[in-house]
Amino acid sequence: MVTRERPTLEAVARRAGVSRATVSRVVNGSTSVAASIREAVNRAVDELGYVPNQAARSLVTQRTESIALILPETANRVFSDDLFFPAIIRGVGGELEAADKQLVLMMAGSAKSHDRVERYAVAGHVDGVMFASMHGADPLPGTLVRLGIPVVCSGRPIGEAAVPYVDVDHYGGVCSAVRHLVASGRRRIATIAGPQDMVAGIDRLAGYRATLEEAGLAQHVALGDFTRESGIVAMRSLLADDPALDAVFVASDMMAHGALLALKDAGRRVPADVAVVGFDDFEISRYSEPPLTTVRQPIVEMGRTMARQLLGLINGEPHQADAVVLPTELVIRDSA
Amino acid sequence: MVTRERPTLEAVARRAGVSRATVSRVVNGSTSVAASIREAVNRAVDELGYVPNQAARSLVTQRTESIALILPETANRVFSDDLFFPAIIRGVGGELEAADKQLVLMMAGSAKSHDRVERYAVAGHVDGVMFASMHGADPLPGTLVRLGIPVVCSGRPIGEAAVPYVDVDHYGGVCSAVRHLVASGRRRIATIAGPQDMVAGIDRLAGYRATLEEAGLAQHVALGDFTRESGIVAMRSLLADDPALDAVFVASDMMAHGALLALKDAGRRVPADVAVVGFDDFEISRYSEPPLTTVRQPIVEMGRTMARQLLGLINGEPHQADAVVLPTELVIRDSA
DNA sequence: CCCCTATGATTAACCGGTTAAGTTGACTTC
DNA sequence: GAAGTCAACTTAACCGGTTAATCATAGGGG
Repeated sequence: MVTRERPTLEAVARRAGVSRATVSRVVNGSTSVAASIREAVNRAVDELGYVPNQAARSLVTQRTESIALILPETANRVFSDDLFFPAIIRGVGGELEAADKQLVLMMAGSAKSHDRVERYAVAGHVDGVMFASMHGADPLPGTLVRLGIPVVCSGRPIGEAAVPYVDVDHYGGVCSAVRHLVASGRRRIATIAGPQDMVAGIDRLAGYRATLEEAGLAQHVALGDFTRESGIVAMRSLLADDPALDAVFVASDMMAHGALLALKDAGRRVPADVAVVGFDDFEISRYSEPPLTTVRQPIVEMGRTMARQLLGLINGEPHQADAVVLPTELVIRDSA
Repeated sequence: MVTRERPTLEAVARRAGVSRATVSRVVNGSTSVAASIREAVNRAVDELGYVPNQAARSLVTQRTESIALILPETANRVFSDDLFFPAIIRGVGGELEAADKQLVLMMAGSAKSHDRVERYAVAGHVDGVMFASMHGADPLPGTLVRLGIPVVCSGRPIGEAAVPYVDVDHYGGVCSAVRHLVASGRRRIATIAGPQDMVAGIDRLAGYRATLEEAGLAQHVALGDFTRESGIVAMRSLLADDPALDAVFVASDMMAHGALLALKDAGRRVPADVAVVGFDDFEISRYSEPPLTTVRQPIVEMGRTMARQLLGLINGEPHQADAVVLPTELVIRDSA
């Protein structure tokens, strides 16, 4: 290990024959530095390979140029089967990269890590915090807001009113999906709903209920937790309850996949016997058997928007919307 | 926004009637502080809600308690279809969380961001750097090592000899997979190889070639880039070249999926007409049609190991292995 | 020719911690 | 009881930047 001493501002200043303050100004691209001096300083910076010490800079500017993304699951659960978080990261990452900010990823599954997140944010290690879709009525976002830390949530937070968020139009998307089923003549339309402690789960179920009510049809609900495995289980239970069902709206693509497997297992043809509609439009659904009709939600765009909103908040830009709701869209393939 | 002023060490010290140094000692759990004083300080800390300022602390300790994970793709490409990076993040995240370190995620696709990563690491914003599987002979890891920054790569780096890494036994895994095909009577065994600028691509192809040579069989190679789409294209081209092939070893599960689709499209039954073996053992492969025989690589464990190695390096622990190679294992399902 | 202003550099205070060195006082020890 | 020891605390220097306040110098106006 070489551990060459990193040059400091002081060293650069000596070499360029000017004061620290002047070097600082040049480094930060300030105006009002004579061209000749600026050039001398830049030369010294290059020769010494000077890179500003971020800790020192943060200490005085009170800025860290980095931003936390909180994933409300333990590291073990996140990413296991799920394509949602990766897509969010993709959107957020791209936007932050463009803004030259760093992305700090934190898993906040346990109560312990929950505390850790709070301390971390409060310690001023990040300029702002984003929450990926949360479970239940998590008090953390509200707490941070009250401490004056910029926060944006993905998914309308339950309970907390004062936290800015970005979400998609779950309700509208589900309605158009279920109406599509009704319009194609299906009459025994069940649903596999998502977890009811998440807005995504709640709103999608609400959309199903409202649309069936409107159509005067009976409701059949099974619950899942967005995983493929839970989709299999739920589909089996729905078939047991009503062997004659002719359609199912599934609140996530992963669960819809499970449903397809269970239907095949039960000897049902899709869509001839049972029509299936999912929600997400993951890449994988274009290749399922049959290709899945589903409600597309723009997850990457959601990540991007979250990041943009947060950056706006951090930069104190006025006119920040408290809530942004992105549109969803029914993508019709073969399963319904 | 409340922006309540955060209390400083100074404030706590005043409140507790002691000096800053003493508070610092208590906060950092040092011994040699009288119990009564310690208690008074802790009370003051609680009352004021004091949280140490990380920037100030880093400035003097030269430690940031955070670690970078570099993904060598742009944000757009990472995560698009791939389950590798999520799994790595899962492993790394869990391990770092246990060590109370933060994870900073960086995408280093473009040359610009490449530079950004270097500056970031050199600026001392992280205590160490991990690289997820790299393309080509990237000089960055070597550069950082030479600058005295702890580095660990996932995947044996090409060219650079001096960089510690964690990898899996690609070669051994492929050999057992291809031997399995040979043993089950297959004689026209093709392969869909991965990108040849990555060790994973190179080593897996080498394993295929060596085993076929050993068995005295002809080699048929098509190239892909680990994506499903490329698997479809490659499989089609292999079938065009040799319509009578009876097996294919595919260097990634994603591509294997594509191959399954292409085979089905071409009217081949799997495994009756053509046996297929993949590499990865993603969750998804348990549910493919038919379930995929594949070489399991412990990706999450790889992430964990990387993190552990890096933490060891950072803590200056002796006897750090320069290279760790994790075992792979053939998982036999229905496709071969 | 003198004063005023603008421009551009420097000085020095400060950010909020850590820690080496110094001080204090109680307790041994002979 | 003086000297020495040790534990426990305080003092003060330092980490490496930013920036308000200050100062020097040249140019312009009357």
